[in-house]
Amino acid sequence: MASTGGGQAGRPLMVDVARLAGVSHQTVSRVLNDHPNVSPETRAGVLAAIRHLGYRRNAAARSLVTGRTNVLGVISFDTTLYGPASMLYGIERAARPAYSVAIASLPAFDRRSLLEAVERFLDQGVEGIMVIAPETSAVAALGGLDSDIPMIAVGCGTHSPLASVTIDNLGGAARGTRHLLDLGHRTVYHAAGPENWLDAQEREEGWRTALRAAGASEPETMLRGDWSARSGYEIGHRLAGRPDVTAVLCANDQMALGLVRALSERGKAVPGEVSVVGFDDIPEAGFFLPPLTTVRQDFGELGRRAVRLLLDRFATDEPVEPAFPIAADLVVRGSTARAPA
Amino acid sequence: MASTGGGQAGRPLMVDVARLAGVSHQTVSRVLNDHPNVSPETRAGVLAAIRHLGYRRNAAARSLVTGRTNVLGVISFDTTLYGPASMLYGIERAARPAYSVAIASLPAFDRRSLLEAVERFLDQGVEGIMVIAPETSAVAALGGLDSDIPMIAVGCGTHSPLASVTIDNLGGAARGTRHLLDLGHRTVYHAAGPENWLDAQEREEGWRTALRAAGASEPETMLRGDWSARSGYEIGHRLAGRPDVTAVLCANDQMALGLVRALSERGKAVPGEVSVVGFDDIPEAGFFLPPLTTVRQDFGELGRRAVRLLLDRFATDEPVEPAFPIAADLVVRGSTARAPA
DNA sequence: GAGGCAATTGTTAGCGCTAACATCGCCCGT
DNA sequence: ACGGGCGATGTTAGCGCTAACAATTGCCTC
Repeated sequence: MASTGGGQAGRPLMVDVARLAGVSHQTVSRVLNDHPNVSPETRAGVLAAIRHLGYRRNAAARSLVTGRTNVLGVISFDTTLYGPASMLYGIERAARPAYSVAIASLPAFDRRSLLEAVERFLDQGVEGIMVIAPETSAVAALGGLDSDIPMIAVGCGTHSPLASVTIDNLGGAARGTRHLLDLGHRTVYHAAGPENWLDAQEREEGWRTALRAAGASEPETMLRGDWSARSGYEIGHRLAGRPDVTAVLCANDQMALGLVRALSERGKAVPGEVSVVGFDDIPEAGFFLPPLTTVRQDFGELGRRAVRLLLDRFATDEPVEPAFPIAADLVVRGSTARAPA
Repeated sequence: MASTGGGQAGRPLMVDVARLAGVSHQTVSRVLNDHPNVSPETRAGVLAAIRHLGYRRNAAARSLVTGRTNVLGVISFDTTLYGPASMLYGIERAARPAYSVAIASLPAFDRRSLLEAVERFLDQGVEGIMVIAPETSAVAALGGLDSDIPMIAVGCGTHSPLASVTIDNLGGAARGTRHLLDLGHRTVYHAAGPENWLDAQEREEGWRTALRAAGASEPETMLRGDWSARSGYEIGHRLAGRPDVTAVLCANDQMALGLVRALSERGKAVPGEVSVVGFDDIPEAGFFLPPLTTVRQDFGELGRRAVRLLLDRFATDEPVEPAFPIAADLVVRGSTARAPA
């Protein structure tokens, strides 16, 4: 095993390719990095040698000398939820082929696990971090830490201390609310999401704004769930007894599903007696009973914008002016109808 | 900028830590790698210096010399689907803290994009690859390629050419079918998944086996969907007209959702006239109308086993005997009832 | 036809770390 | 009191690659 570096057994090295092609290893490197001054014949010869040997660059050696890893880290809470899963998907698609994406799922949303995840990524040498962490506390925690690498928040509302990309929760919720108001409902109840989630807060705010703008009174009872169908189900049961409830805006589609189920268990017809609007437009929403009217989010676009934003941060350190949020459009299906007379 | 390597400006180096702690860089390395022969005081001093400087090892340099990257690659088709998303989640959780996980989502399931993803991972230097690719063609493609690194299939049925970890689709489907038969239904229809998906094939096989075992006749019409609620909806409409249809086993919960919707549109009561069983037990399944009886898969366990299997492959190259599949249990809810008399 | 310049290729020196070997001091038994 | 051995630390040599510089060639200009 002399230092002449023969790759008889193990993986071939650049020097092996060089020897086979009859050039220096540096020329091989030039070919691989698309340097301009390599003659076509040489390039062809090197390429042939590479193919012949099945040569593959050692990524570690490469990053060691270039100082770049071409890896982006994505931290997410629960990639099983449709929203985060879709964002992740969008991000990965957008990052390719320049970057590959490493993931870290948080077991919980406390500051500690968040920092742990960031640490892991930093140790791994990722070039940038995206956080799909729509919880206020988590986002606040992010604000505190300063890594040397760029970090952005995805879908974390507009109040994030980090540069962020977000959906227009306000506008979407307002649109949903207005739709119900336009159908003649006196007011609209809101089955809100968890208090400490930014998206939930913004949707709530959008709902409240729309109510005020229309001069409708805001229901006193605050109904709060946790995104799950179960929580929507519980809210549904609380609401079922009240005859004044004719319209409900839900913080997401799962909650709407649970709510509709509870309502129907209690003999309340949807949309006959109560109209329901969801949020997200998960793929199944159109097949609920009744098909759910909901607010659609474009997660793919969100992912693309997130990657673009992060890449921008590589170039400049200036605080980016917050890009306008991505529109969330109303999709009218069968769960909403004119208010009963 | 001499080679003495002072880190006044940029990130601190190991040698900076060493200088501050008054030891050699190798001792710092020993501390970081938990080598036994370091005195407690020295260790404490080094640790203090590390904290003081905010030192972080360069992962590239480390991998270059150790030959290890501690990265696992996961290739998946559509991480937006509940199944793949859950597996991914389980894998990431199980891989930590020894490995970090890089992902690649395939835009399509052809051989080319699959190979491309593998190439990318190989270039990146991952130590092992997991494929969540439950399509026959994809799995077949995998069989062809030989990478130097271990590669396993996750949730790809038992007929995979690769070592694989899988859910007991056969048993699960059989259990669901038997449940319906036990309720007095003469036979059970099957809304199958896509023909070229291994899980779909196995579920179909399990259904058929259970039917045969019970001496029930197999319906002639083959109903095939694509996992989506929409396809279930279409199948539901095809089935709604037939009075002999009293029980349907669906290939997944989404299809069950669509099917129930179609049935109810056509005035068929579930479970009064038709009993329906799903597969997966997605979180919303319990809140469908009616709550869905379904077959639960333990994706977390699947992820853990997948990681364990891959780690085993690092140790030995021997073909692993296929581990028995993970049990899929029936969860009885409200969408199934005794056959109408 | 000599000087010069550009295009192409080769040579050298690290990137920051760990493994192997070398060294030092200290405790032990006798 | 003295040598053997071991625990703690330092020194050296790369890991495989790219960037900077050096060298060679051919071609053009005056």
